[in-house]
Amino acid sequence: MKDLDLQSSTTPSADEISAQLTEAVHEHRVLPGMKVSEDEVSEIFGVGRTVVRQALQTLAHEGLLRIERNRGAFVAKPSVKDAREVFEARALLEPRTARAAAERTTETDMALLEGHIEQEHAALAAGETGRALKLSGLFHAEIARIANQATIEAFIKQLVSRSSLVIALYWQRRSAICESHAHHALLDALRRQDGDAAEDLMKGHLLDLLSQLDLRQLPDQAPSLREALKR
Amino acid sequence: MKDLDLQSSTTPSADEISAQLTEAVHEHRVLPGMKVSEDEVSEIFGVGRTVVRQALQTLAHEGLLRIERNRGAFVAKPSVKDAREVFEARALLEPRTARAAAERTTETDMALLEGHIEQEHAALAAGETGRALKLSGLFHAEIARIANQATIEAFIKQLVSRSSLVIALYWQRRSAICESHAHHALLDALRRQDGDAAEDLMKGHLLDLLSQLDLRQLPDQAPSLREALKR
DNA sequence: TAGACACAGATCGTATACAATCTAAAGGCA
DNA sequence: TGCCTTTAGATTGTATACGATCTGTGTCTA
Repeated sequence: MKDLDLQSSTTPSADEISAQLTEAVHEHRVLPGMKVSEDEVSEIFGVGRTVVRQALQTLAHEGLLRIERNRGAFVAKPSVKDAREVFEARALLEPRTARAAAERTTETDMALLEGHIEQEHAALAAGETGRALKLSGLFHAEIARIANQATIEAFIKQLVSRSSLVIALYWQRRSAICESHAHHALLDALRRQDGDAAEDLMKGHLLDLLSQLDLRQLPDQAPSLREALKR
Repeated sequence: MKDLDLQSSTTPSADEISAQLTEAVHEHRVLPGMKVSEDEVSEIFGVGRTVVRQALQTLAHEGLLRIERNRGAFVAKPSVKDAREVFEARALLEPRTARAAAERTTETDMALLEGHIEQEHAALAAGETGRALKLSGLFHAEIARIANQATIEAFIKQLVSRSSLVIALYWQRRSAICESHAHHALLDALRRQDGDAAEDLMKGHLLDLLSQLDLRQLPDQAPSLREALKR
């Protein structure tokens, strides 16, 4: 829980705190199983514990944190089952949403997505895999926004967040270059307003991501010795 | 915000409070636009405002409440767009989940669902439309549970909750007898482990529900005179 | 030395006090 | 009378104090 972003000069709100914590998780600067102490966060951001608690509750509702009574908040560690469920939910939501997006894309949207992909590529080239991962997630959420489906967008954002945790736990490193290509192909389909292609590409992309996870291992691979030997 | 369920003798937790409020919304005893004052809830349940705030935050995250800064919490009033989005999301999630459920149903599950339908029928016969509506929602969530998809189940529960609000706002009363039949047909499909039928039936059922809403009207139909004339 | 018990420190849970903000009514002015 | 300003009341936002619970350490005894 060290080295988070510097906050703005004014005292941050609960939403700003939860946003920064979310970003830290997305960038894998904060990893599954880590303890997120109320006092620590309150000291870092210079606010009372009341506000911190609000932020932590929000993150718990989104499935990023797990709050254990009288013990504190910990970054969630999705089980293998959780991991599968996340990608099954994404498989139901995202392909059809990508189709809808293709049929509604505007010039402005395209420019925005292009910017995203460019940044993602740059981050990957610079070795900032964390930042690349976060941008990759934003790309998926952005498609739901383009489809004009705020409700589904909120769900996808949650699923993307949990996917970050899943990737942190189950990613097998041997395959590296994957994202950029798939996102580029999707962008092309959107540009052509080709709904069929967009739906298929998204479906394939998600299957690809899933196939690059190693979901055979037990979920109790512990980030610390203490965690490993507990109970 | 009167006449909620009597709470248990011990002081209730935040989860219990949010559960009771949720039930009240599901049964249309608490309607969209209503104010949910912290002091009022804290007095009703005999707990401090801290706990009440936790409960209200939970409900806000689920989309049942809308918290306006320095003004308080109000039961959400989904716009026409929100209403459409809710049913589009359900259309993506539920049919495929019903298929999965059909392929996994056990004896125990069937008995549980039969009990649900029976109670729903009884409530409808007794004129307790609120209770019937709540049970109807539970039926949908139960199917996700049978499909062994906890993540999707959580999403469906949220969507069912919002559907209750949508129904309270946009339901046109002329069509009355609908639920029981569709749920019965679904139950049959599950019993036969007929995934195709279950998926189709669920899809049709959701379209049916949507078609029975009147989504032409403006969303600003006010529940109180004061609301109507404000700003 | 090993086990059990007890105690101290730290962390979280809840209530409450006080400040900030909004709402609405009362008063003044044109 | 009608409109703007002021002021009192109510409600929410935040911090903090206090109590409950858990974790880990130290001590006592067999």
